[in-house]
Amino acid sequence: MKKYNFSIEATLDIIGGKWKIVILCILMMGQRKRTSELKRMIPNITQKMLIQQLRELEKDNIILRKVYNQSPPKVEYSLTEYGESLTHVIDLMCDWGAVNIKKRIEEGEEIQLSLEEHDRIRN
Amino acid sequence: MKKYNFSIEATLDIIGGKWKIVILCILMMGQRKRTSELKRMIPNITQKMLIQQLRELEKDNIILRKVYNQSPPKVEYSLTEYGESLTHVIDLMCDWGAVNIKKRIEEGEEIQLSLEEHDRIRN
DNA sequence: CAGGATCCACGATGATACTG
DNA sequence: CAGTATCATCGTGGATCCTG
Repeated sequence: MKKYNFSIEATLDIIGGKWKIVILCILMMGQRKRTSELKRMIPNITQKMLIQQLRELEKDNIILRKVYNQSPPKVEYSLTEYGESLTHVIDLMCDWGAVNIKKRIEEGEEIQLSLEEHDRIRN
Repeated sequence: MKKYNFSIEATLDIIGGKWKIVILCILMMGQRKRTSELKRMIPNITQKMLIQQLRELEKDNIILRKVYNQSPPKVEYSLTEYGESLTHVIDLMCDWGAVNIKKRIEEGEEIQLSLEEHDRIRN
């Protein structure tokens, strides 16, 4: 029987994986993504970890895995309706990160940003 | 030079540690906490990990470590002003977790809750 | 060739004993 | 009580191999 001392632990059980939040962040931008697209957008992730984290998110009913029976194979991932309920949480985390980066840049730290995020920070 | 593809990665750099969010969740309840109190409230954490995560949060200016020069030693942790800026994020994660637990209980899963969280879920 | 699985190495985490 | 040191274990990273 699962035991929680804090309800936030239930949240962490689901999005606490090392890469899950970034994956969700991408899928929340709206478009379904293929495995290879996700891999390209998260250069530091291993294919193994990508697959693993996607499987867990699928098992928890957060994302949907759609397989196209064709050659070469094609698999697309998207948010489930339940997964959508995490949007506010992830959005807020994004916003906080943007403010954090902005602050650090103003303090003189050098940070390299992707083009999209660079625009994000300026606003 | 630090590189971010997504601004949410900056957030994860700071609160992505395995136990940091739970620690912050506790400190956000308002009262300063001693090391031993934190340990008692998070039974599954190792003392080593507790200290380590606290050190990192302190280095990132999220929490404040106050040492009382006395014997037996006494150390208290509290949120910094900057740490307070995470309150909304953590609160939202708590709320989502509470809804998740409620849903799972309604679906028949057996979940053991601490008294405080049990009250939380009912409302 | 895209998606996925397997094997091995290493770093992060866990368990325990110990110090001031 | 707070914190450290040591050693064991597990999760992650990386390369390679498999499948249609």
